[in-house]
Amino acid sequence: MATSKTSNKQTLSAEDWADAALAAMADGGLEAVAVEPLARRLGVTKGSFYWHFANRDAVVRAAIELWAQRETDDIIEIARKVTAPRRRIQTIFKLANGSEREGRLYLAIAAASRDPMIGHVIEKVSRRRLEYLKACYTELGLADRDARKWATFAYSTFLGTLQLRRDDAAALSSDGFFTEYVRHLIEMLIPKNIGDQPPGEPGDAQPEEQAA
Amino acid sequence: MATSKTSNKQTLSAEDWADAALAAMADGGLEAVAVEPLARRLGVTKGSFYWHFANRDAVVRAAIELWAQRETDDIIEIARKVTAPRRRIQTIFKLANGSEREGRLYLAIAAASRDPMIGHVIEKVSRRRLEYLKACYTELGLADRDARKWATFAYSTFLGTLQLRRDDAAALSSDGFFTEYVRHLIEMLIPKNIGDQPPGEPGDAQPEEQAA
DNA sequence: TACTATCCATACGCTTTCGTATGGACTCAT
DNA sequence: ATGAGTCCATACGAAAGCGTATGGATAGTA
Repeated sequence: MATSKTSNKQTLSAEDWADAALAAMADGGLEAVAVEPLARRLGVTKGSFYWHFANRDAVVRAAIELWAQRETDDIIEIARKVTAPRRRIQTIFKLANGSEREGRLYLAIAAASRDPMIGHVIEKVSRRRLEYLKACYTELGLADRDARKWATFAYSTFLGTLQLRRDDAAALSSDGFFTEYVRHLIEMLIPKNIGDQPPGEPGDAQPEEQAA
Repeated sequence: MATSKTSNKQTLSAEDWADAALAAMADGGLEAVAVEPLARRLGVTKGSFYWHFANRDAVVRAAIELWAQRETDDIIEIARKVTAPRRRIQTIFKLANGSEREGRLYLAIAAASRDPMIGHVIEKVSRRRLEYLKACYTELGLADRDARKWATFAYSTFLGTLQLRRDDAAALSSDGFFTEYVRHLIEMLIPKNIGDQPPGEPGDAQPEEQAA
């Protein structure tokens, strides 16, 4: 959260436009990133846009690169503080399932991965996440290939939960099913009888769960 | 596969247009369904289109309803022949991970679920799949709420694998990892020590795995 | 004050797409 | 073979988006 959204400074920056583009993508997909609608949303006209960017592609590129950078910094940086690998994986899952907007944003960007530019960024983000997860499982005591399997398994389930949440919200939201479901995920996606202390899990920084 | 793709009859049907729309969506997303490009692809002009449909929305609606119907009939109908629940779930997973085109098509349609029309169909399909899966797990001997958890778990993983396959193909395709991964999924997504005969699993119609 | 750089407004042409209107070609039954 | 029905071609207007050109406004600086 670097910049304020309803900025009251009288001149816009390129990042303001990129932020607006991300917002448009989050609820409207890539096609919703059009310069005149964006300008209306920001209370200016096209003249401003073409001052900051050469063309529409440029702001799309800036937006997803901004997204990729924030995405990388935020999630992984928080989890890195948790030293115990088992609890770190749990933390990742709770964080990953936290933000509704981030999920929609990922799906919107990934849906546009036909564009080679976007496809490349999505692939980079996926690789990075998978590698990080794999490292967590390795630290848990798994062999290389097993760690890859578990990481892929966990990440696929995460992506699918994201998607299911959008495609059929009722499937997850009813009564207290979602939290019960997440508990089930955490239990199933971490191999038992391996690595560090299974029950109890003494002392570790336990970050608060952020709001949905 | 009801109709031939390069149909050599000299007059088009509405379903021909719907098929072409699905093909366009599979590699281009919903936005790629535009009547003039579709007409060019079919070797005719707009005049034909507006004979069969009132407007663009109509062909989109027809296409996704055609998709939903085929999707429902095909996958579930094949699995229904397998009587043993454990093996049936295995069969579903192998079939579901089979077709590349179907996966891209689902992702393309789901990405457009902001459109209430499409959102409704996607939700219906998701519900149907989840209910079917849940019934399989119930038949395996799970209690109602557990069956729901396992079904949701399995379906999310399926969806996520679909998406990961598109977002980072290398993550799954290298050497023999994918088949190994699918085996791992099948093992992890079916609870052990419950219901029917765990190892061996005698007699049942075992459909051939279809090509990727 | 005058000059300059920064940021935005306005007006224009171009392209794509939607949708309509209208007419032509082809088939088939009477 | 003639009229009706079916299917498609062509031409048109309207809207939305992209990108350019050019000028106006504001702030800082000499």
